[in-house]
Amino acid sequence: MSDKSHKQFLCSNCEWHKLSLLSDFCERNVQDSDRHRISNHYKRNQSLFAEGSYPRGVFCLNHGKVKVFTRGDEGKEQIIHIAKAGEIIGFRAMFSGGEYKVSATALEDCTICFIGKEEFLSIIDTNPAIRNDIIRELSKELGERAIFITNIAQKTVRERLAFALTILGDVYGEDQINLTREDMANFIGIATETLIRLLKDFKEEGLIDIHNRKLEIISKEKLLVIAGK
Amino acid sequence: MSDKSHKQFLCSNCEWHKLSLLSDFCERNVQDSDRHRISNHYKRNQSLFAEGSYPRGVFCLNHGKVKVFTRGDEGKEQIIHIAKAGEIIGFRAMFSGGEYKVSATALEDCTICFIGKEEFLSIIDTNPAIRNDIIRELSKELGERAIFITNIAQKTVRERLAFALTILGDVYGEDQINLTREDMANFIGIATETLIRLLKDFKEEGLIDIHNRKLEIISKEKLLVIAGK
DNA sequence: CGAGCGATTGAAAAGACTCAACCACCGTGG
DNA sequence: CCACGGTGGTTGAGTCTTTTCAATCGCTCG
Repeated sequence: MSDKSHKQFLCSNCEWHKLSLLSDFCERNVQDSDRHRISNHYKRNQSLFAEGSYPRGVFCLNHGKVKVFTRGDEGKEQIIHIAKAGEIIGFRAMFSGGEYKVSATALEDCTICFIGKEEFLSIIDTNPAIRNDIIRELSKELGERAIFITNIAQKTVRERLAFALTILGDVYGEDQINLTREDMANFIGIATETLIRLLKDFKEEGLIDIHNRKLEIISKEKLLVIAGK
Repeated sequence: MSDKSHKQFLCSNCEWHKLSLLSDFCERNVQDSDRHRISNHYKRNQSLFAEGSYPRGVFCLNHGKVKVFTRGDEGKEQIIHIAKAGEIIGFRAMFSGGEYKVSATALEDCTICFIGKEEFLSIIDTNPAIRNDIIRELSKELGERAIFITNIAQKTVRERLAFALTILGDVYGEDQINLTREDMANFIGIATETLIRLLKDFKEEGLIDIHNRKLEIISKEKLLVIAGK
């Protein structure tokens, strides 16, 4: 909590300005959205919000990666989504009314802006077009999540790992994939040891490279073949 | 296709009128929404729409149950949701823009009204409040789906079955649960044979009763204990 | 009566997990 | 500068849950 550092920030200076869900609003109401924001620094493993608490606003990810997860009975994390810069995090709970159903934690050092509930809702109220964007976004995620469920229920761990690696490749873009083995295993829904053994296989098969703990994808095509469909 | 029978129908006469997502609209614009609808009969196993096709409207379920599912690599179904009377089906794809990501098929003989795309969208355009309802509904489902993922990834099949039975109990309400063993297995994400063996266990433990192929839940409480969290 | 689908049972195989130990790296403090 | 502790990574062996395969049963329908 106390190790956040604050900085003044302008939405229109944000490199993700035009990509985010709120861009439509920002374009039309620059004066309003350009009130100075406070960007917070979050250290690796610092929590944005936790399952069960109540939302006070949304988080706009300016830099870094954030994991969104739920916990099973024994407290084991299941990572549902890994958010990258430009994404808005934690707005679903604000609409569904109740508490957060998921938790969010910084995977690496992050810069994140906070938009309070009242402001966020008033942004939406004054700009109906955003509402459509939100519906579209939610619908899309719902479809993706259906596929996620099917994968986890029917594919072997080898297939799931291959599939997950292609997703992680997209999330990390130019960068090498930098996740602890445990986080990666919790994303795929398998045991850490199993993950490590399979990564070794994939490396020997020339599908990926491993430097230190970081992964680089060599052949996304072959991974997709293994993943199936 | 050809075995549907048609019947004139009034929304305001529909017993689900006030419960559905569109109720708000219906209340305020009775004259409009009360244009005579065509209610179709769907026989068991008849498809409402299939993954990959493009939406032409939404389905309003008046009577019966419908399974919503995706197919994995080998064509095996993964049932994502079982819809009951009063629910509106297939509106997500209309917002996300593209094709259906899921399929929907009648689990039993159903009566279903169809609302064309243009009409549905105009209903929404003329009534902003509905948009909020939709956002709330989508957000809620997204949260539920996160829990579904965690369950399927972390719980044993026994725990998952217990949990699924409580859900099915809610869906079927007063009625006994009436699903083929295969559909039930595809909902839980396990093999049919495993399901049958576990059902036998549950029956011997006095948690459920089995008549013919129909299930009756005896102790939802005990099932929830087994399911955990 | 025979075909066929869904339900059931049994036995064997396999995929993945758990447990336990060990390693490697890194920052800290003496 | 080095010993120490801690975290995260790796490996091996054994276990076990769940699946797969094969066969049988029972009911319904033409």
